[in-house]
Amino acid sequence: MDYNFSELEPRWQNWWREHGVYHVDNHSDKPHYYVLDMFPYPSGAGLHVGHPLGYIASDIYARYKRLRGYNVLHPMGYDAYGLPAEQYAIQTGQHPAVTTEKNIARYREQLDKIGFSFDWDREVRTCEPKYYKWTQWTFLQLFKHYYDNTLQKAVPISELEERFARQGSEELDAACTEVLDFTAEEWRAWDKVKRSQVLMNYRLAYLADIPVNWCAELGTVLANDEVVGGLSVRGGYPVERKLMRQWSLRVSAYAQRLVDGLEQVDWTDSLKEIQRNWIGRSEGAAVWFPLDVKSNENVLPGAQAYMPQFDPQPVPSFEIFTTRPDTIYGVTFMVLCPEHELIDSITTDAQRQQVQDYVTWAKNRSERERQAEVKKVSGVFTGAYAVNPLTEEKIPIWVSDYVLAGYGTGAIMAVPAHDSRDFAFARHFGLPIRQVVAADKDPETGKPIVSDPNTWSESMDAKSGWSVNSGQFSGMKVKEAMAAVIDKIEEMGIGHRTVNFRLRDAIFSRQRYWGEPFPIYYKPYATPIPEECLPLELPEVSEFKPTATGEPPLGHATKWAWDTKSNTVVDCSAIDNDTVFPLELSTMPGFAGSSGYYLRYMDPTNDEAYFSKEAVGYWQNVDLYVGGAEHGTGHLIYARFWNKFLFDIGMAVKEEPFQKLINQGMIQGRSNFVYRSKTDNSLFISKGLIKNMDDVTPIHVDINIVDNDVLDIEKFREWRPEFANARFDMEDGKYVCGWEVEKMSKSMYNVQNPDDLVARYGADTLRLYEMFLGPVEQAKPWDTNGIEGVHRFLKKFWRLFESLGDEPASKDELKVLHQTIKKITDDVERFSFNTCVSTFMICANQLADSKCCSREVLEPLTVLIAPFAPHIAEELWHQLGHEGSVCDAGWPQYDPKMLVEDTVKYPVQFNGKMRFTVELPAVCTQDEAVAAIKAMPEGQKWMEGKEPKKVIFVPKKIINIVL
RNA sequence: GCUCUGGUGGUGGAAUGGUAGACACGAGGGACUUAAAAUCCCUUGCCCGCAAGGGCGUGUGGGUUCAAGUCCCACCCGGAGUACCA
Repeated sequence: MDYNFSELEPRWQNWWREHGVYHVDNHSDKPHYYVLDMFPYPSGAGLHVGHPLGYIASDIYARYKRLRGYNVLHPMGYDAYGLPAEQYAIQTGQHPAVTTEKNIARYREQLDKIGFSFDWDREVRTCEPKYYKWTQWTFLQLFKHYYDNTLQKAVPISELEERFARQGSEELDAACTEVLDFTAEEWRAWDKVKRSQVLMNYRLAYLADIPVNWCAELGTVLANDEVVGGLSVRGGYPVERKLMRQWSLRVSAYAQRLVDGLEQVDWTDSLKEIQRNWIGRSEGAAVWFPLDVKSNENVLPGAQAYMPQFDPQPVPSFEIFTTRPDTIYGVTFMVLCPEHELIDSITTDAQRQQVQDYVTWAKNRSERERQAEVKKVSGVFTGAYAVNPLTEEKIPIWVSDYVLAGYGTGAIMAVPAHDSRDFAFARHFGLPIRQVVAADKDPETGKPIVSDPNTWSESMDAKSGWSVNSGQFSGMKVKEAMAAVIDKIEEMGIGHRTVNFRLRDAIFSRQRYWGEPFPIYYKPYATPIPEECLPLELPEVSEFKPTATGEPPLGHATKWAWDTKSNTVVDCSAIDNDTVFPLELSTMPGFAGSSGYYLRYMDPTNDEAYFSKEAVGYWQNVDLYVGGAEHGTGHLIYARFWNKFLFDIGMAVKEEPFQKLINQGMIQGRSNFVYRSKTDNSLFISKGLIKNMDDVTPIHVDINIVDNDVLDIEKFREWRPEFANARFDMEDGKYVCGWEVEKMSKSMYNVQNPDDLVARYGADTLRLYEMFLGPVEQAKPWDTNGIEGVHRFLKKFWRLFESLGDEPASKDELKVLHQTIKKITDDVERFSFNTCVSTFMICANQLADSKCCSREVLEPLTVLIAPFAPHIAEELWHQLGHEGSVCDAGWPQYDPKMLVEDTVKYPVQFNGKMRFTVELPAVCTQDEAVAAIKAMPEGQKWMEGKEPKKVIFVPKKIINIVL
């Protein structure tokens, strides 16, 4: 009987479904293991071969763990809310729910064909009310908590209210939008509206006027990770900075813990590095620079707000942040960002017009312009001066947009000699440059080498060398000087050690329809609907575009108001701002639903809770997470934040959600080209016959009509009408196409659909081939050129069973088996699935050579291959007479004794040069080996009259004799 | 610019510091067949040689070691992330 994959695979897929083979319980005596894939966004295009790569790898590992006796949770679901479905809805008027449903059905059909071991009883869809109920619930918990920096955790906001009533803001160290200062009396005197404003300043989910990434084309705001180079990631539309009232998540409160947590997880260094860079922790000092009051009569009381709280200074001052406090003697000017509050009050009358013009210009510049012209220096002098607190020098204050409002304090001390941006600025405006760090010391005098910085072509930014021209700190190493200067500053009471993060809070509102509604109404301050009323379901709207007044699409909903009497959603016409209030019109962003989905899989049908204590207590967290590295600054940050918060409030039991993470490499497309002659429009020249590439035009050709780079000429003529009369210059009767690695995309005709390959070769071949392509982590172009080889292997494997018998295996056959078991076990453990496939091939070749047909050998082999090629394994397992699934067979163990060879061929080297090979007993000592070599004719020839000075004996590897 | 990766035959890729190129594709040759498909066998890093054999080889140049694709230093070239973050 032939290997009939197209009959056998659907049959076993049905059998698995009917027998609930992949159903997982939350109760088991077995150890638990949780294998998770990043769930897909079901797009209209369906799956391409890149998607299953990670799913196949995780499926292999999940099946392996199960065979090793673990209770394995391996779920799948859909990230179903998002922009593309909505864009499509706007264009076609189709409800996003309808298209999403259709796409999900298509995805499911494709996934089922590949034979995954997902427990579909646990499927989640982020757009379903029973799921997003818990997204909304988590949002409300974030709204109801603040972050206490002293305790380093989230605390209920009710405790903050009690605290304010007791002692005001005194001694409070909490994550907040701005530092507030008030007494208990003041708090008690405030009304509900004022109090809600104050509390909003501390909530972990908060509403604030913040500069956002506004994308006019998409009609929505975007998070930082959704914008690259001033353009939206989705669509590539321009994005501008705009001040808007938006919901945000106070992710920044967790910045330190997000950095620290990276130490505890088993991720690749590169991904950890991506996250560290994104969080951008930098240590340095906050320093107060007093204004030079004498030189500027315009210093107004407004500047008083900048007085340091810890030490009332007699003069107004402002705060800067620096990572190089050691260079404070090199400050020759100060720079404020154009948005800085102090600008108005310090600018002198003479400079006022210029400063105002500059600030206006800077504000109107688009984000893209600003980023594109980074190298262009611009700025203006305010006319005001500050005083360097250590040198008491008078230093000019400038305004420039190279200082950003969102980082640090929006003000810097400029040290042009040791910062490249300050250097460029100083050069451009002719400001003085002063060297305060020397890179080297003169080897003779031992003195640091200084030179005239005005002759430098670039600044000396390295944090190494020795301080010079720095008063009492001169001569110190840079690292020492940093510490010493901060100590001095703290002693003087004009600053302190501090840490700054680049990570910003995540903007959480989207002016879109297809997302989770906020469970918030306005009376007029933001108020949550009662938790027992969740989920607040997404209303129907007449259209999906923004309203005429520019409100989000939910503005079209007629029934979108909250009745506080009945606690139900009622018609907007009922709004009386007394008992019926308007509901929030924005929806949540895509990352809301995907931030906590892994927890929901543990207990997906629970209506009482996000997940039960028992479920999370059993499964703990994800043991293995497989997905693309492109989520490094988005999903993987949000999910960790989400989980840490849930940990703080006692929901999650592990602080980190994903213990081990493997990034599958991106699969690029491999495009094929035909070459059309420039002189004859219907003539196509085979690649090898082209003399000069300038004579031909390369044209993308559908990879589905090309096989091993050979064009199917008939199909090509049918492909497009203009090629119907094509003629070909062929080599050896074939038309050979060119190829190139490009992004997989429809327009390049290089999209490979997994269904076609399953139909042609079977799911098992596809699975093995995707693994055989190379290491899972590595990016690689898709290329079907080798798939035949893998398919041939499966046919060969199948044939091994044709003469199956019960006779005992030979010693050599057993050796092959046990070596294979060991190699496969080791390689699966280290996720080296490509070498596993090779090992199977070697094993099959050896057994075919020895005509092995012993059950003793073939039965364990069937189990070994089951994670990789489950269909054929299941079929053969049943042919071997078993009733149950091969999934529960138990992983075969190897016998270490079977791995030992009787004899081993050692390469023998003299003085490092390979001279000959000697066969020795596998188990022997160094002395025995040398004696055996001496006894051989070749050995005598080399050792004649000499005694070895040194012998390096590496058992089973090599013997190296130094004469 | 900074950070992280990687650089091995015609191709994808193997190699706990120990015979580099496993395994597969492609290519060439052969067997079986009326023929094709399928299957099987041989050759296939480069150079010299009829051969036996010898020489050279893991981006480049140094170093450590009895021994380096692997470890260390410098440089060159790809890929990814990030970008006025003080």
